[in-house]
Amino acid sequence: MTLPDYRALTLLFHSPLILLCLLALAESRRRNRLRLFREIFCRRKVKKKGQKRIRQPRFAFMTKSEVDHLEDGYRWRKYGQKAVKNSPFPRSYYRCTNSKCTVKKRVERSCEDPSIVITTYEGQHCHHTVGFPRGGLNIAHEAAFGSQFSPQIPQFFYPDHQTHPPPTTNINPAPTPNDQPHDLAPSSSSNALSLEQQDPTNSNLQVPSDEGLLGAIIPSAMMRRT
DNA sequence: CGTTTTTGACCCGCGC
DNA sequence: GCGCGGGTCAAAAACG
Repeated sequence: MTLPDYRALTLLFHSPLILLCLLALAESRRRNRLRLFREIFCRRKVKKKGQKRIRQPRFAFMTKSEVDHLEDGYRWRKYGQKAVKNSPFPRSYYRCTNSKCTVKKRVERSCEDPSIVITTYEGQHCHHTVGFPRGGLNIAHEAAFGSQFSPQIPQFFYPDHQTHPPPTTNINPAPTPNDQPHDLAPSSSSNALSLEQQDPTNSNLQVPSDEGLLGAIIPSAMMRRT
């Protein structure tokens, strides 16, 4: 497959992702324009009235996993946990430990299918991953939020050792947002699912064995953090 | 001892 | 205006 074919295919895979990101962006702008201002300039508990928070573009996706907090190459610090209405599972709030990075993520289990973890990323990392080399997992995030669609993306999805998409054709490979979560725990399997494929009962989903979808793509040596 | 997690309190937006 | 629910803060506890 030639490189232009590669990119066209990747773009095609990304189209639902683009729509999702645009929707999230529009929504966040509409609702919380002033909120971000306060969040940036009044980080602490000085909360003046008349200033609203704004949320950065958010991107959510579902991952089939046994563990709640999935490894994604970044270090996160938990800053809150809340019970969610109509769900028996609490929602956890994480912030990137890099002081200059404002990325947050929310992690919650699907009340319909407890084996599915819903992860929502907000913002964009301004630094490299901790455990992964540059060009690794965070590239897709940059593509998702920066919409640069750098030529590196196909490399990410289909690394050198694999010249075609993984055989999980029923799973949209595109929704690998900033930190494509993957589970390093050997006991669990994970596979990212597009939110547009939210039907957890979809029996057509093909779950890659052992290390999950990413495990099928990323060399195992690369997945091991130091 | 530094870092991370826990958890109750607080703030804010939204719907009624 | 009030209540509810989501999101965040920050002190204390736990952990390595």
